[in-house]
Amino acid sequence: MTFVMGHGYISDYITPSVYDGDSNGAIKVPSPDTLYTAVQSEYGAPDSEPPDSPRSEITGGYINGDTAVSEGYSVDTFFITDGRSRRKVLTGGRSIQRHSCSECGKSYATSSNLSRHKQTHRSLDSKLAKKCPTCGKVYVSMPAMAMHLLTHDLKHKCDTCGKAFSRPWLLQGHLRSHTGEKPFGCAHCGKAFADRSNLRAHMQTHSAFKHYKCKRCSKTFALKSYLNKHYESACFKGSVPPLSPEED
DNA sequence: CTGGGGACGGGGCCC
DNA sequence: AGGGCCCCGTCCCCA
Repeated sequence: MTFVMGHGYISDYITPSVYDGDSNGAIKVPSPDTLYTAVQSEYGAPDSEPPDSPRSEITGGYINGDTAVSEGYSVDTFFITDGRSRRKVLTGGRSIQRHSCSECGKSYATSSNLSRHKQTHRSLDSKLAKKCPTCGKVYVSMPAMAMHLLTHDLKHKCDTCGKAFSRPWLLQGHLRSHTGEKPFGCAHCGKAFADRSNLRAHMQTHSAFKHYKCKRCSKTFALKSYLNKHYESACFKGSVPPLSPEED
């Protein structure tokens, strides 16, 4: 397999084709390692490439505000059948001059990408800031602005129900609700999903460990959304969900 | 109330 | 610069 485990995204553990059982020992972490510990260890490996995007990283410990626990399901519990996870197919060690942002340290493959990223550090009152004519939202980064403008242009329309979307892949996902296609399968239980995010959430339900902990009552939840629901109902009914609740 | 799934949007990165 | 892909997150509904 030419698939290369990359930077700790969950997708790094999703194989690009039908799950083939045990054929790739390389993606198995030594038991009883888990998805999240694998993430952590990759980041921690001295010669591993740093994450190349600012996506959040689950770093170990409870997600109790900012940190997460490490324990869950092993990396071989995903399989994907649509062959869409191309991203991490790297050709023999892309080596690798990274371009790092002097302000935040994030690194990028090209200077052009770094230059785009640097726009995000402009202040909101920068002369270069632009306002969306439709909704008034202000952007300091032109790529982000361009992207945002697309969200007002719903040109991808479903032939079946007429619903329109701003992105082609949003339409693609929507179409699956008509066709019943479910290309994202859980290798743990076999359940299939039309949406990758939903598979990801599902995978968390297989986790033996609950990663999210209520700051007030210490009850734990497998998904952040469950914890949020808990904040909105049980534990903090009638009060504002805490930014920094009392621990005792 | 919690657990789980379906549908979807925004934004970031790479090519 | 634009398109494609992906991730994170949210909302809603139901059991």
